[in-house]
Amino acid sequence: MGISAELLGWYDRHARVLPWRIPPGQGPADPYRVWLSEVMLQQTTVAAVKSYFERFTSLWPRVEDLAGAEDARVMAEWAGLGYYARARNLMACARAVAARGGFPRNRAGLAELPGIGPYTSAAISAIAFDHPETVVDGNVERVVSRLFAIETPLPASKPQIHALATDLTPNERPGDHAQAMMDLGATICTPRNPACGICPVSDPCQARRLGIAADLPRKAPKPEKPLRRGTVWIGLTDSGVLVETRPAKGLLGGTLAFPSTGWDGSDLAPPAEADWQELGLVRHVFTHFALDLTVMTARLTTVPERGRVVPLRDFSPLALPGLMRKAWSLARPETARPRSGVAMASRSRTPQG
DNA sequence: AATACGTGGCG
DNA sequence: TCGCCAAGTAT
Repeated sequence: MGISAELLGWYDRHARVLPWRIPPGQGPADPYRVWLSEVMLQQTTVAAVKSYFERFTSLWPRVEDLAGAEDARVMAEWAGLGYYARARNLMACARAVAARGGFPRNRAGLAELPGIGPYTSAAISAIAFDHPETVVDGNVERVVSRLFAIETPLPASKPQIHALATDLTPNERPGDHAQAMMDLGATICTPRNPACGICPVSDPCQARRLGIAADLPRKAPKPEKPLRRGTVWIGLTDSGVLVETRPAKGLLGGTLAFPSTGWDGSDLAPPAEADWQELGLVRHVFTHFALDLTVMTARLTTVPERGRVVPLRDFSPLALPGLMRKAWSLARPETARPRSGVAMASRSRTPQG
C-alpha cells in the first residue's frame, strides 16, 4: 500500500530534530541513547525529556558509565521526571547490559531487561538495529485508529490496532517508519484538531473520509480520582534539613523526601518532637488520585526518630520529586527555583479546604 | 486484566 | 479551573 512510501517521504522532509535522533538515512543510532530516550519518553512529553536526556548523556555518555553511578545520584538526576520505577529499572538495566557486554540485539532479548516492555523493546530493535518490529505507542494507536476508522474504544481495540500496525510495517527502513508514525501522531494526527489538510496519508485515511478523525480513537471512560489527604514535616536545624529516602516500592519509591504520613488517611506521628507549625496546603494531582498535603515545619531541638539531617549546603530541592518541591517552596520559597529549561509550573498555591 | 505509578502543558 | 494527554511497564 502507498502509506509507507508517503509516510517515509514525509519523514525525510519533516523529521523532527531531537537530541536522541539520528536524521533519516544517517543511522545507525546508538542503542544506549535510543534506550535512554525511550525510557524517559514513556508517558512523558518530548519537551519534558529533552533537558534530562542532555544531562544524563553528559554525565554518563555510555551505558557502562551509568551502570557505575550511585543509586542516590541517579535518583536525584531523575527527580521531577516522574514514574520513579523507571529510574530504578534504568539502573538495574544498565548494570545488566554492562555485565553482558552490550545491549541484546533482538526484541526478545531486550524485553527481558527491567523497564523494557513491548513498546520499548520494539522501538530499540527497530530504531537502533533496523529490525522490522512493529512499534505501537499512543501516537500509533491514534494514527491507526483513524486510518482504519476503528470505532471500538481503547483499550479493547488494542489487539486490532496492533495487527493493522503490523501490516503497515515495512521491511525497508522499519526504524524510520516507526519514528515517522510517532512524529505524524505528535505533529499532525494530534489528539485534538488533527491537521488533516497537510497530512501525507489523508488520502487513504478512512476517518478523514468519514469526517470523524477528531473523534477517534474512542476511549473507555476513566474512573474518578479520589481526593486524599496527608501531612509532610519539614524539620530544620540551624544549617540542615530533615529528609529520608522513601521505600523502594510504591508511590515516589526510592526518592528523596521529607517525612510524611501515608496518603490514605493513615495516622503517622511526626518524625521528631518539636513545635510544629502549619505552613499551608499543597495540592498535587497524581495519575490515580489527587492529594491535599498539609505542610508542617519546625525548628528541630531533639534527635529525630525518622530520617536524617543533611546540611542545607548539600541540599538541593531539585533532587526532590515534584510534590516535595512544592512543599519545600512553602518553607523556603527563596531557594525553590525551577530547573533551568524545565518549566516547574506555577508556584504552589494554598487551595481552600 | 485491572490497577499503580508523576508531572506539566494545553484547550 | 479542570480534564485530557504524553514515545508504557510491572504486577
